[in-house]
Amino acid sequence: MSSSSAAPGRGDKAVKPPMRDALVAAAFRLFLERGYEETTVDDIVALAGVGRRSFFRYFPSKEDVVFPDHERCLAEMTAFLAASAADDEPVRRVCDAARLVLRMYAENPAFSVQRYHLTKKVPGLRAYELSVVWRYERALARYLRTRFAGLGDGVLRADVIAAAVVAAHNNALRSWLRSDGKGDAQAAVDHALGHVQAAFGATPAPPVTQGPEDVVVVVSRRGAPLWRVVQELESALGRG
Amino acid sequence: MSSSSAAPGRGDKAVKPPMRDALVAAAFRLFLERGYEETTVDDIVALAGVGRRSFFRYFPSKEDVVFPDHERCLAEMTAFLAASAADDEPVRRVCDAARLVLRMYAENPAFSVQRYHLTKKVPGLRAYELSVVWRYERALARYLRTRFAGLGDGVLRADVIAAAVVAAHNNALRSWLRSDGKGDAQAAVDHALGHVQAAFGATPAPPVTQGPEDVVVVVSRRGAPLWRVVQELESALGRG
DNA sequence: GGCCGCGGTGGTACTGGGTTCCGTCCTGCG
DNA sequence: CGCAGGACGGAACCCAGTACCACCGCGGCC
Repeated sequence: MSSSSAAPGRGDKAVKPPMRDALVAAAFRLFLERGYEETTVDDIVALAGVGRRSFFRYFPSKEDVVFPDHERCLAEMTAFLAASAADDEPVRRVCDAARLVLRMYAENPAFSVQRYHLTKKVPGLRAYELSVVWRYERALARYLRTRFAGLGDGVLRADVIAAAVVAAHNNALRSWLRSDGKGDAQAAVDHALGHVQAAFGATPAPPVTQGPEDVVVVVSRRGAPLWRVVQELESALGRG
Repeated sequence: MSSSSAAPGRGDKAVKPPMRDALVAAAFRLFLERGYEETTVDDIVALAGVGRRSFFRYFPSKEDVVFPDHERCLAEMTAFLAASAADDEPVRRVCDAARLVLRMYAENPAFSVQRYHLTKKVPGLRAYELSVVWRYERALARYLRTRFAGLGDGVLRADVIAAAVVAAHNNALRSWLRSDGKGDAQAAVDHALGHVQAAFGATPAPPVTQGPEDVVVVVSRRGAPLWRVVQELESALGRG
């Protein structure tokens, strides 16, 4: 049920203190059987058998105990984006970064589904989740801004694409969570992100390679949705 | 400085109580000269000369006094979307809805700029603003979902477009706020939303009109950014 | 005119999240 | 053995938000 893998032997300094996991476990037991707002921090620490002070040593707020691994995942995403190569296609890169978040959810389907039902009911937790999602979005946008620097409206494009990627990811993630983790989350997210790449993808790196001129002919029924035309166009340009 | 227009004679039942405006004024005076977190609710009510109990009658929380008019604006946006005609172009419609929010900010530039500087500094206010923005986004997405019902991935498209519209709007809004309300906010938002419409616009109403076939020829240098191609394509299709 | 109901107001006390400060224990080390 | 430092616990505190009640001004009603 706990979020942090208990695999020992990692070189990362300290071993994960079991107290943190014990607090998460105690908190979720009470949240699920009694409700989030009906559970006080004192109840949690009493069940875990530790002092109240220790709770706030491990979690800056009561809400944080519901999202115990997002801090780590955000750090992973930041590192992933920082490790990008110069010739990576930016939109594809941020889509891959978003898949890191999905992976974290998929590692503990039962835990993720429980948390989903909690956040769906409690407004305070929804607000907290929004701030978490916002930090992911800002990380994506920061990366895209550097990649779009110099292009016209680079900052705008970065913000819009980051928002679209997050929205598509969350759409697929939530539909997977609603199904109690039964479906194929990976496929759902791939499908959703595909739409975003169809709309925004294939922006070249700033130094445009001056290739030979080329002519593309698109045949479209007037009135067809533009995004369908874009999909056709994309495949015609050889970026399928 | 207050947000609610004091125009009398509206048929909406009660006149706006001056106490609400007095609380907003007192709160912002203290927030600006002393900081948000360093100001207690008791300080505000003491300055306004009212009882502590009355503060929470007008504002459900301390954060709400910073966003005194978003509730009204959200209601206006919902009404605006509900009043849409069946043949409205959905993406254009949600862009117009987003412009309602801009109009609210532009009605009181000084107030909006002060609030911007507050929310920039205080994490708690940023989180609250996120939940407000989220409600706007959900309103847009709800409308788009109904319009895209029946289309493949209609829900996904609705969520992504709503997120993109909000991101573009906020990008332009924030850049205007950073300039202390000096630039042309309307033009900035129009420009930003134009990008979104270029990427997503012109989805036909569900019953596609079976017009005559037509041929569009696009000449593009291989390697050009896709969004440029989309812009060309859009103008070729006569949706400039 | 006296009485009553009622909505807006203020005051008081309480709950609970979050912080500060301090004391304690345990551990490793010179 | 003494000590330094870190993990833990506990008591007190601050403040946002809530519940409850007492007050007051006002219009209606008998």
